[in-house]
Amino acid sequence: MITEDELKRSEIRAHMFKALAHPLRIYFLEKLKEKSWCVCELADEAGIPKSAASKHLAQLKEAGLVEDSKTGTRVEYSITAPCLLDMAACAEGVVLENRKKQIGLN
Amino acid sequence: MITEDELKRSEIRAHMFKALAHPLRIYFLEKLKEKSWCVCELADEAGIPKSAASKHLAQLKEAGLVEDSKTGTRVEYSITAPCLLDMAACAEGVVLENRKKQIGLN
DNA sequence: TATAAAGTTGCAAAATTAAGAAACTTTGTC
DNA sequence: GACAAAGTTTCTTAATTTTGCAACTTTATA
Repeated sequence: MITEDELKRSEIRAHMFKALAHPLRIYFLEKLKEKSWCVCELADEAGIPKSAASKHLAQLKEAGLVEDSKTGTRVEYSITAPCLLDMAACAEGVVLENRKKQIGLN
Repeated sequence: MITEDELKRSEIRAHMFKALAHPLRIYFLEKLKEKSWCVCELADEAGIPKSAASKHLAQLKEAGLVEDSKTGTRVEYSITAPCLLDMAACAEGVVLENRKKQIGLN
């Protein structure tokens, strides 16, 4: 039977993955792998209002995946954990394998 | 500006992370790292009805993170991608770092 | 054959999350 | 000081997810 501690632990991790569970947040992280970007640039790139971009970035930050630094009126976001790159690669692999498998079934 | 292809790509990846974005699904994956388990065992471990466990496992399977094999009336689930272990470790690191940072701020 | 055990699926209610618009801060500039 | 640019926050509505229960399928067994 699951303990309180195990549940709490799982919640914390799930919370981190929840931050990755949105197309635009994934897209932002991909962009941030190259270099840091400010909110308005990312909003423009994604074609969404600044308010939405700001909220998505806040989620990534809250999960510890990115960090920000203010310069004048701009807020630049950058990636924190380098292992996120490997994670993305793993995701890529899983997705490809899964696709192959599903095609095989049809 | 984001292209259709980039968006599609991000959606596919986000979909995979969505499968990880739930405490019980994380918990199930952790259990499956040790050995394979059947639905009813995992349901008992988590203290939830079989139907709920079945649905969570179906999500993990659909995302290509686990696979199943039937034996009699039992359906055993096991993990597919070994890199998921590294991913979990990365998640662990991010969570810990983030916690440190947040404590530092308070 | 009748029954039970293991899983899955469908449905409605409850809970979370996302999106858009408007208001509000803060910083820099004319 | 007035204005504009960059961000964040708030609020409401819309969309997704999660949950629990009941119904149903399949396989094993008395």
